[in-house]
Amino acid sequence: MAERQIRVRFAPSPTGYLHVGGARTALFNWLLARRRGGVFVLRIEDTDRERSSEVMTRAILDGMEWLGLSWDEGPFHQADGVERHRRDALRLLEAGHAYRCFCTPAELESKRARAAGAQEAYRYDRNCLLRVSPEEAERRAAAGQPFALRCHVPEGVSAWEDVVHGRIEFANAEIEDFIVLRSDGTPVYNLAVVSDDLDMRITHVLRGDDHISNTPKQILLYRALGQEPPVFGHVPMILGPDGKRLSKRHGATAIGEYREQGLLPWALVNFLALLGWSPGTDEEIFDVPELIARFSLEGINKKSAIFDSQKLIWLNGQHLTRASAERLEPLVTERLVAAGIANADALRTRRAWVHGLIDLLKVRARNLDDIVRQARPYLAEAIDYEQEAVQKHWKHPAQVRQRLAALRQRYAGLERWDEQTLEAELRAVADELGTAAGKLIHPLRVSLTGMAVSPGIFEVLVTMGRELALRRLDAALAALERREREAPSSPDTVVPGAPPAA
RNA sequence: GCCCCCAUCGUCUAGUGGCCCAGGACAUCUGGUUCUCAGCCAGAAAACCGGGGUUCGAUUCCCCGUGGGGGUACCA
Repeated sequence: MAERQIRVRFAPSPTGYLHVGGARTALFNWLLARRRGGVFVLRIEDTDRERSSEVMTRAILDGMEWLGLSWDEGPFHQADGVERHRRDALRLLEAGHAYRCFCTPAELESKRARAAGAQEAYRYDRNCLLRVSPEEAERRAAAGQPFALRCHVPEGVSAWEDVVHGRIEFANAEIEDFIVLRSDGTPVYNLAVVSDDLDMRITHVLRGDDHISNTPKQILLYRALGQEPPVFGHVPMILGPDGKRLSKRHGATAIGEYREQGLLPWALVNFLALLGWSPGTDEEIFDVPELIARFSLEGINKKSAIFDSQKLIWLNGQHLTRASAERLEPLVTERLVAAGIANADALRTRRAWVHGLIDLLKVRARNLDDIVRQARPYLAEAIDYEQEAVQKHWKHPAQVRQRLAALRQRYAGLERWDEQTLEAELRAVADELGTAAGKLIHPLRVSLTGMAVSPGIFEVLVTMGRELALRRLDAALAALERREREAPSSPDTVVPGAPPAA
């Protein structure tokens, strides 16, 4: 029972970075291959030498690798197949499915302009098929007159059963005799694609909606070459928030930008998979292996989708919360080092502690930079106090300093340094001071982290460790003293319990 | 202009003739919980583009509009 192994491909043209639309197409192909035990081929369509570049090719490969979309064959370069493309074009000519066209681009352009002026649809008038005999064409070619090769489109309809749209058909009368080989001997896209897909024995072509109108032409070419076309599936496009085609002005569209922003590759994969595909249930958070297990062609939507970056950010936060510290460690470490907050060796020597820190911070982070930002107080010696935090919780420097000094003294004398002890002690101090625990907790948070938000204060204390915590407290006390001097008139004279001045 | 594709809350979507006066998620807004934030819990507001058919019955099927998108190259 030789059920043919599925072979799919992703064929980006290196004229730009890997963008979300391309990445999603690549993902669907990859998912299908992985799901069905097939082969995923990567082919760079660099036939357009003018606009293609090595740099972009590299960027696309990097993006694929980062997303984890590994290819089984390739990367192949379409430009390497030019000889074969040409041979296929010649086969078409010999078989009578193509003919030589001696019309010059300038002539064609003027005909097109005339048609446009008359509000008419322009289609090639078959001048060289109808008014140039095969013999004459032969002669002119031999004489060296340049010619392009055009596919002779037969009458009838070209249709196919699209795996996402169902049956789609085009009347061949709508399709002009398109050029397959330029007068300089280079192949045109549609021919090159068909030739390559045939050569690579591609069984399923999953690509963007924008290729629908190329499909009938390609089917014509398959047939003209005596081959059966593959299965086609046209996935909907991804649009910007305004419903227009996604472009730079919509913000980040290149995959690399999301990497820089500290997104998790598997979160982006999850998000992209859900854009245009649905598992048919209410579940939304999937790891890559689950995606492979669940993916199916039937779940692909017909409607184009708008890229909602807010949901992407939320999803990333979900994956961050669920990911193990083990898995996050290399990603976080890299950024911590890049930010100059810690050095790699130091982090390596206390991995268990680092893991604890990551587990502590990942819950309230939505991207890796959130973790890095929050991690600073635990790793660096000095911290900055955020303006807002200071204004809110260090409003009355003298009073705060007095309270924190009391706390510091008690903490310094502690035998144990665990959450229970630390909390009990703080509450005791608050009691003795005749104030609410919060009046101690918030200023303490500012003292330790410089921020108004952090994990539970006692967890912070424990993770930070006694020495560093006490040093921070000392630094805070000094800072508070400076503040008192700078603002001597600030209301330290406030009666305890009185509402703070606005 | 012509051809093609598409059409459920602001957004992503479930729904395949009755279970739907339409379910989930993001975002928004309430309230609760904790030392802050995140979270979590409870709740609110929010959609079947319009018109014709078909049918006992249409979000679901058909047609026509409308709207959006794509294509219309010796680009890919």
